[in-house]
Amino acid sequence: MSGGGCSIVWFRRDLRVEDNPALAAGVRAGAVIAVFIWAPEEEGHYYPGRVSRWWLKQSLAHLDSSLKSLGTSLITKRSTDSISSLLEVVKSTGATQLFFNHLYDPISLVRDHRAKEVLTAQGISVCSFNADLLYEPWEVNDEEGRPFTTFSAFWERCLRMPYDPEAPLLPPKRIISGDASRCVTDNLVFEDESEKGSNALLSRAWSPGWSNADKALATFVNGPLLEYSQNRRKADSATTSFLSPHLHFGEVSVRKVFHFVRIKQVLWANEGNKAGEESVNLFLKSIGLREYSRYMSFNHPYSHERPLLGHLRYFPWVVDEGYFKAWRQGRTGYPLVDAGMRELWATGWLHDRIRVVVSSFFVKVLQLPWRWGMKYFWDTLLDADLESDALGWQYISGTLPDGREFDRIDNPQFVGYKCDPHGEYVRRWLPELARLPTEWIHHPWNAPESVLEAAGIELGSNYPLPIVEIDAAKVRLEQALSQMWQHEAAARAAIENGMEEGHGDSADSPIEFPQAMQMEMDHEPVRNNNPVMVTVRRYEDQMVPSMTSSLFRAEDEENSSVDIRNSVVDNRAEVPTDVNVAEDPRRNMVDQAAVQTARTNATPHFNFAVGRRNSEDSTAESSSSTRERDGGVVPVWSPSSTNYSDQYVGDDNGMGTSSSYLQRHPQSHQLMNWQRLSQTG
DNA sequence: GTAGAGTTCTG
DNA sequence: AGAACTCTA
Repeated sequence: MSGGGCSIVWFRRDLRVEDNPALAAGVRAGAVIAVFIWAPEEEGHYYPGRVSRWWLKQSLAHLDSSLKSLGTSLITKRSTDSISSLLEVVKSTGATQLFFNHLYDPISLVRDHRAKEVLTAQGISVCSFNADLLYEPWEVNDEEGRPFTTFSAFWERCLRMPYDPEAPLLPPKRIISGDASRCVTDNLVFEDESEKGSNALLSRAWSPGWSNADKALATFVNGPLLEYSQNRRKADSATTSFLSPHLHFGEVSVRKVFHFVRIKQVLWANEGNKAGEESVNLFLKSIGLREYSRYMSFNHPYSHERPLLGHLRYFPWVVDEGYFKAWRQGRTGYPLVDAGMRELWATGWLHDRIRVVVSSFFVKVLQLPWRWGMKYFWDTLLDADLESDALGWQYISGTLPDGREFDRIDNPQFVGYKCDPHGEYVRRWLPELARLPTEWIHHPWNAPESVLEAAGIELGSNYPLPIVEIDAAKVRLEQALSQMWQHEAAARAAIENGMEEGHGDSADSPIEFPQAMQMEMDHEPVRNNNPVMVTVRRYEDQMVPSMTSSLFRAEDEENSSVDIRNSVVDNRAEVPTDVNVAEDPRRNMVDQAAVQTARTNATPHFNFAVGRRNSEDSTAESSSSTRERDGGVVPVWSPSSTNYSDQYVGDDNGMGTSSSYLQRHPQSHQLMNWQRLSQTG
C-alpha cells in the first residue's frame, strides 16, 4: 500500500500460511512476493537426507498451492548463496521490504544476521519475527538474567513466564501478489531418479503440508493425547503425535500446538480428569525439549559439533567402521537395537524411546563417536533437525549438565521388555526372529538350542550374536574412562607447568566422519557431476541386507500407510546435523562491532563467561529489547563475538582455566562421576 | 506408624 | 545406576 514497493516474504522452515508473522506482515504492508531459496550447500556437511528432501518437496508444493488460492504463488530459487539470491529478487521485483521468521541453528544465525545487514545497506527495510518458538531464547533467563543450563529449570520458567506465548494468527484472507514477472523461478530438484522409488513409499505414510499438519494436530489432540502418559513409552503404539516433521518444516506453529493443547488441558482439569491433565504436561514437555534445543543452539552455537561439557574431551572413542556399519544395518545382535535401526532405514521414523535406545547403544556399548551417529540420523530421519538432534545426542552422551551419566549403560535386553514387552516391535522389524517366543525375544543368545531351532534361527548365521557383550562393554568403558583420566591428568600437569595452552591439542578436533559417510554427504545428486556412481554407492552402503526389497514390497503392497506409521515416534525430533561454523574463518576475527551488537541486543550468548557476568552487563537492556516482537530483534549471533575455546572446553574440563558452563554445575553428576573416576584412575 | 521391598522416574 | 516414591505386612 505504501509507496508502491512490494515486500518479499522469505519462507524457510515456516512453510505455512497460518500463524506466520512474516507473511502476515507482508500482507499488511501491501503486495507480496513469496520466495523460497534452496541453497543446501550453505549447510555444509548437513545436506538434507533423502527423506527429508522428499518432505520438503511435498511441503513446498502444498504451500505453493495454498498461496495460489490466496492470490500469489511461491517463487523458488536454486542458489549457493541465499543472500545474493535475495538481492536478485529484490532487483527484479523492486521490493522495498523483506520479512522473514527466525531460525536458530548456527548457520542460520550467521546467515540471517548478514542478510539483515546486507539488505538494510541496500535500503531495504528488513523485519524478522518469532514464528518457531513460544519465547525467544533471549526472553528466558534466570533471576540473574543468565540463560538456563538445565532443561527443567528452563521449562519451568517458560511455563511461568509473566506473559503468554503469542496467540496464533489466522491465515490471510487473500494476498495481493507483487509483480514477479521479471523474476525467474527455478525448478528445484530434490530427488534423483534412483530415489524416486523409495520415496514413493513415503507418501503412503505421510502427508506433508501445513493443512495436513493441522489435521495431524487435531487428530492427536482429540485422540491419543488423552492417553499419552500411559502409552508414551511403548515402542510400538501409535500414540505419539507424529508432528515432528511438520514442526521441523514449520508447517504448524508450536504456538498453535501449545494453545490447542492447553485448551484441552483446561477442559480436562475442569472435569477432574487427572490422567488427561498429566498427559498434556508430558506432551508439552516434549514440546519444551524442542524449544530448549533452539535455546541451546542459540546460546551455544557449536553444540551440534562439540560437547557442552568437556569432561569427555580425552575419551578414546572407538573408531571402528565395522561397528558403525553393523549398527546402521541393524546387525548388532541386540534385537531391540536392530529393530530400531531397520525401522529407521525403512521408514525414516523412530519412536523417541527407540532413538534413545539405539543412540545410547551407539555411544555406551559400541563407544563410537556420537557425531557419527548424529550424522546418520541426519541422513535418514524424516524429521531430521539439527538442534533437536544435537540436544538428544548430547543428552545421551552425558555431556549436558542434566544429561545421562556417562558410565551408565542401558541394557537393551531389559529396556526391551519395558518398551516392547511382547516383542511385537522386534518381530515386525526383524522377520528372522518372528518365530522366537517372547521369553527370548530380547535375548536370543540365551535361548536353548531347541527353541532357536524351532524358530528357524541360527545365531551367527541368519541373525548375529551380540557384537559386543554388555559386560565386556562395561569393562571396556571403565578402561576407557581411566585412560581418559590419565590423559586428562597429563594435560593438566602440562598446563600447570606452563608447557602449553590448555586448548588446541589433538583431543579438541572432532573425529572425522568415516570415508563412506563423507562420500554420502559430499556427493549430492544436484551438484554432483556423476550422480549415477554416487547414488549407487550410497544405496549399497546404507542398504539393510536382511530386509531388502522383500520387506519393502510386502509393507508396500498390503499394509499401506497405517502400518508403516505404526512404528510411532513421538513428536520429538532427534536428529543431528552439523554445520561447519567452527571452520568459519570469521570465528577468529575480532569483531568488536559484533560483540557490541550482541551485547546490547541482550542476546545472551554463551560465554561472556564469568567476567562479563559480574559486570552489570546487558541484563537490563536485554529485558527491554526483548519484547519488541515485531520487526525487532533478529537473533543476532556472530561467530566472531564469541570466544570459542572459552566456550566449552575451558568450561568444564576442571582445569583452572575453567569458566562458565560447568562451573555452574559443580553438583552435576557428570562432575562427580568424573572425580570419582579420577581417583580410580 | 514404620521398615523394607518393590516400582517408577529420570532431559 | 540411583533417588524418590509407593505399597505392603
